[in-house]
Amino acid sequence: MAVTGDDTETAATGDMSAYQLHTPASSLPQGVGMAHLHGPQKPPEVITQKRELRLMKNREAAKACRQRKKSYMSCLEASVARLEEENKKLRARLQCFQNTYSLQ
DNA sequence: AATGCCTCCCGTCAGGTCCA
DNA sequence: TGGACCTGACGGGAGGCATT
Repeated sequence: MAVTGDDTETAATGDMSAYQLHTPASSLPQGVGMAHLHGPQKPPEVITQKRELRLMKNREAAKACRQRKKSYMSCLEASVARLEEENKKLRARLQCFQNTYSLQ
């Protein structure tokens, strides 16, 4: 399992926070932005807090999801390698049998 | 050094699934 | 049925490498 654990903070995190994390409510954030159209009015700071919490959770979920996928792919690749090796051995063995019995 | 291409990683969005 | 969670898709930044 050669999973590189380099999930440290990178430059991207800082960039994105400046770019989209503080998007004004007028830019229609998913779900939360529309919610106040139907329900009781909530102060903007509550909406922003909710949005930021949701983004943070989703950020972590995405990280975990990618890590799981990476591990899964590694396992899959290991299986492929093992099966290819096994196949090679079986073919060699078959060839050996064929040689043995065709000579008689 | 400048440029283009590729790969990796990230954050976000949208849509699906699950569960109380 | 609404909220929480999961994940594919998308766009963008960063680093490495070859070419000019």
